Amino acid sequence: MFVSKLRVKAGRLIVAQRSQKGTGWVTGMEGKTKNRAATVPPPAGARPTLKTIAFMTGLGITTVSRALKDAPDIGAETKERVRLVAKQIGYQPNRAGVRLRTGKTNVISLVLTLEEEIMGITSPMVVGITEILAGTPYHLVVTPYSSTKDPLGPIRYILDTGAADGVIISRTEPHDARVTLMTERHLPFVTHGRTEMGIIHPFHDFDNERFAYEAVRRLTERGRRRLVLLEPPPNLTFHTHMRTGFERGLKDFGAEAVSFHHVNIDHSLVAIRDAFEQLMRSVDAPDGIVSGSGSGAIALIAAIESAGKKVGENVDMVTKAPSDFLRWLRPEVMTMYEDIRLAGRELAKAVIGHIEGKPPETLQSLSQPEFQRPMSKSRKV
Amino acid sequence: MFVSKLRVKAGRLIVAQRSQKGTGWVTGMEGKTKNRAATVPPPAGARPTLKTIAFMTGLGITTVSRALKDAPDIGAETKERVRLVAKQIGYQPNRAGVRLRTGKTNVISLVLTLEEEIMGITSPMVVGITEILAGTPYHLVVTPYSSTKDPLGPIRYILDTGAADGVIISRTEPHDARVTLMTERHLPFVTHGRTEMGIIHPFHDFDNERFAYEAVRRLTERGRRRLVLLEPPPNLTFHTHMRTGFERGLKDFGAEAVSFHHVNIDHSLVAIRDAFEQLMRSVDAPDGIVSGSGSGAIALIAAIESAGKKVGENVDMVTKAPSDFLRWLRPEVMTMYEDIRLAGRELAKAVIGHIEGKPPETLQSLSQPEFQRPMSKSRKV
DNA sequence: CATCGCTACTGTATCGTTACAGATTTTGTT
DNA sequence: AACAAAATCTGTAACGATACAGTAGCGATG
Repeated sequence: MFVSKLRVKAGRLIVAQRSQKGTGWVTGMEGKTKNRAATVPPPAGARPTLKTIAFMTGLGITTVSRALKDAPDIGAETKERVRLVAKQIGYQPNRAGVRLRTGKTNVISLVLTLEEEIMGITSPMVVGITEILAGTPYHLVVTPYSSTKDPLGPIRYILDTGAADGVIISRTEPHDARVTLMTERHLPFVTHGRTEMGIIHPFHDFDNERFAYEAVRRLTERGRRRLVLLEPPPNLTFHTHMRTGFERGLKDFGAEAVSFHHVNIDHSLVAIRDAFEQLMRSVDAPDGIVSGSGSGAIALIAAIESAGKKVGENVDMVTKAPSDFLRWLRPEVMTMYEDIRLAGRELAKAVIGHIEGKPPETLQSLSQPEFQRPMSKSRKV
Repeated sequence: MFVSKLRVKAGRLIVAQRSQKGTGWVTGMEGKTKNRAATVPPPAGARPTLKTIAFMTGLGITTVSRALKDAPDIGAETKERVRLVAKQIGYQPNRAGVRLRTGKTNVISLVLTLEEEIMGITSPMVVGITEILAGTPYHLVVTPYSSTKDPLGPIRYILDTGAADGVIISRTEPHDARVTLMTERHLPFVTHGRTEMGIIHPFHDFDNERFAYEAVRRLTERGRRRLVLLEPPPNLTFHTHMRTGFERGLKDFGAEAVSFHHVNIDHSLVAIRDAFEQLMRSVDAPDGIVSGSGSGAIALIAAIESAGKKVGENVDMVTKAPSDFLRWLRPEVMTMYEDIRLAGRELAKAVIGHIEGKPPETLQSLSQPEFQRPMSKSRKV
């Protein structure tokens, strides 16, 4: 077998080298140097360390360390031997050791608000991130904060304690203090959403402008002319994006806006429904709706129905949707799929890229809304 | 001010003690012992360590360490001084240092299948867990695995690398190899769901038996007699729980079961819909449905409607629901709320309890289904 | 043949923390 | 006064890894 052949060969090599040098440290203890770890067999059953490999190969700990890093000053033969042994005994570097010595944590921190999670957007995002991290030494640590408090809190914590090599944040604002801080302090990060500060940094974003524009197109195609937008909260960057797309759509496709700014997608479903029901009952009632969030759409539908109207008849509606609930339950609502899992993957790739020193401008991506055909009402045969 | 007063007092105390001892090591360098860290000022701007506090207080590193741990062999006065300085300079123990020395990671690992996350159950769970961990030194690391592969994989990884102090697992089986392994190896854990192996271990579970029983009660109250259950996959423990509750309900409330075992809540929505549509079109069509999952319910509704029937008229339906989508979009469906966020909190408390050595039997909890009134169709006035 | 440079390998010190085994002073006992 | 015990404080070594400054051997160079 290939493996045993190589080991025998390796064994001979050890002997040859040692006898040439004449140090004889494989046999005796005369050296009594403290760090000569290789002379002491490792305790059985314990987790293998560099010391273990050093003992098994007859090499020094340093050599083993450098061999595994593919350092240029280690012989090709030796590297192979070390790698082989390491693999055989299932060596995995001790994270605490590395972290203490080098400061490298091998941790990516996902910073979340506890509040934004109502709609369960986190789930597929976490899955997407871990999909990418699975092939790397990185672990994903979830660091939450209460958005009612200081959003800089978790960032400061990470900076102060060196808790992570990279950070993923969302709910990005046009002038985002977190981005400023992390940039200044050279902490690699990526944002879910863009900023407008003139800082070039990694991001992934959904093309909300395009979404709103295409939504307006869909609605006007159905003859709708008085359109309303359930918008993101005004402090977030994509508020502007979505509004811009919406307004550009109105202009290009010839429709008018119905004002509706009392509530946004951050409000409770009940608040949205109440506000929208009032609008639907008024003389200003729109005939087309663009919903900036899937859960918001639910409240809007309820409002429409409470007002005695019906989606697909009195009004049409397009919504962003991170899952396909709505397609199943309300196929009359048009949906544009936002692939959060993909976002997670892109974000993970981007932070890692940033950590590895790739230029930020190469770590930016925008995902396009995917218009979904309404689900067939009956089963495929 | 209180603070400066105390510091002055502390300062005087140092002098007094040192002069009595006559070692004079505060002034000179004659000691030249290597670990006498306190004689060298810490680099400005660097993260404070025990050394920093040792320098500031004039104490030894060991003393500072022990003082912060409230060890019995440190004077009350000293402890207070150390604590004060530590707080002032914002000392936080270096995790890597602690972990390397003691093996304590201060990490809780949430082990997830990538696949189960379709329905987004993870989100509120993560939030619940982090709510509890926020008040502790623990971080939450998400460790995913592909359920198509070895579910023991992540557990072995954690055992081999000592990656976490405690583990949270879900999708628990009656005879769960993960539970056996972690118990044997004394790795603290908690399961979301119960086992049937005679091992007493921490768990949190939703009372699925009760849920199904109460669901049957609701349906029979509406005169339904031919009931069907969309059940969990047969390998998971709560499959039996739910079936038991269902069958007990049938007996107690006088109804009969319609067989439907081709699909379960793990199957795709399309598969569930197709199978159920077939049933609904057959002569065996049930008039009452219990759905073991919220997303499954969506597929069932679609199937019912495809078959030309209507929930609330031809059939009634009760479903478990982790959110209130259905209440908004299909108020005619009866829902029992499963509070996943609460589950997250309970699980976190239980692992920590286990880590701290509390007896497992005190770390078990069962949450009761919460029947929800149908949502009012119109706004509150 | 001394010396240089190169290749391949190695020991020491260090990151921050804690277990352990002292060390020193104070207090108590007889 | 002598000694033991208690109360406080301390240095050393170690956890596992790596940066750095070497060293040994060997062929090439002048």
